Amino acid sequence: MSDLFTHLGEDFLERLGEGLPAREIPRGTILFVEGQEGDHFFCLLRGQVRLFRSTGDGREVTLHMVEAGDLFAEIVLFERDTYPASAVAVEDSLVRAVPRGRLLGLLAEAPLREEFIRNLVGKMRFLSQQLYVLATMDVRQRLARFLAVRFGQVPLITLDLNKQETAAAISVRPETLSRALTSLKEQGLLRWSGKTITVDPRFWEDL
Amino acid sequence: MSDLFTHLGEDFLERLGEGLPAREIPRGTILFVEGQEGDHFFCLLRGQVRLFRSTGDGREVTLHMVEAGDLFAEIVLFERDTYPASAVAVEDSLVRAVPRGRLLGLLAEAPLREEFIRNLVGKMRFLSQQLYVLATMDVRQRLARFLAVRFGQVPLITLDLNKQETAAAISVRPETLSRALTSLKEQGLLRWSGKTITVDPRFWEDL
DNA sequence: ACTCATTCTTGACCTCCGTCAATTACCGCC
DNA sequence: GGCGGTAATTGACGGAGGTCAAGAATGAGT
Repeated sequence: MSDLFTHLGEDFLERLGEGLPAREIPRGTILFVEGQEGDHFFCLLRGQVRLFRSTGDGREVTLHMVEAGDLFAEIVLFERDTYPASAVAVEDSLVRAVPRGRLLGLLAEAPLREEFIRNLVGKMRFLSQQLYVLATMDVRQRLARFLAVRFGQVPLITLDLNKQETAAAISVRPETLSRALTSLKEQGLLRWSGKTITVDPRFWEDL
Repeated sequence: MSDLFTHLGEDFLERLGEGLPAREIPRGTILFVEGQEGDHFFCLLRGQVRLFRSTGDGREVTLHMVEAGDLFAEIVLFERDTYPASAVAVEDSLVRAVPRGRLLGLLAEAPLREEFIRNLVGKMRFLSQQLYVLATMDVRQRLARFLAVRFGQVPLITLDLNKQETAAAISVRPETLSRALTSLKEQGLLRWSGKTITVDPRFWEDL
């Protein structure tokens, strides 16, 4: 999957979650909105969550698509306790809210602490990459990267998101994605029908 | 200064730097380039460093302007050891290269470790913010934010950067900055002569 | 003060993407 | 099967900023 990712181990997640309930959230659930106060961060056990920020006038920027097995909103760990982004489940998901204090204890153990910091640093790397991608790549490239990061450069993809959500994930308007897809289809690079995407190898050419 | 920043304490920096030499680097020095292998991260003691990524065709995206008293390139702490960005001194600066192993020892002490993680989390918050800014704000707003973060919303600013570097800092072409400045001058919002910038309070209006 | 080089400005043009509006396709539901 | 609502497509248009090239301004060194 993504080389930018640094997954946390089973042990770590178990220790972190011990005794805490997990919560089923259906697709579309908003976990928190930017500016909201919070003293919990989250562990995504199953499903998919999109972290994004909105402008006043309805535009959105997607910061990160969280995958199962990762933490998110660690940002409230120490910093002033408002979430800097909003979180929405784009699939039916299972999350566990972890009170901020819970983690600090674990950090006393060197292996766990290093694992956690490694994970944080991996996220910084991802955000830097994301910044670069958003600022320099066009829609075609952003789509290619989005798919490549999630599924690898394979010829056949089954995507659990609809086009609106996909457009949001790469921070463009649905109309723009639609046009890009039309053009890609004309060039024979990509066909998207239903939940299935057929990709020509040349589509991946420019990373 | 920036509310997104979480400065490291004197103690921390001293412990980290004990016995390590500091190095004077004149303005324009490239500390490392993206893709380069590295097992040191850096502490900026004085001056100013710009972290950026380049596209093949000469465009650049500025990820972060590092200020004195902060670390950078901590990304090589655990992750595979290539720098994901390039670093250039935009002022005469004083830096200290810290071998990656040095920090891991310090993390055993709870206060230092929490300080370090707090700093990392602050950087994540900054990057998220930067992503948002770059994706949604126009040149005028990016300039306003850049100046506000560095100097606060004051009426008179002495800027140590030339226009090229300023343009790079907000990730636009010099021509674009030039046009924006002309327009701002016409509106009486901002005058930039030499190293001095005179700002009308209205310039700060939309954060 | 003169020269040469760099930096800055200005102009003309173009491209990508957002916006708004109008259809059209799709899917659940009674 | 027909109906209605959401999702997706398509068209026309506009604006912000990039690109390329030509000048103007600045500044350092002799």
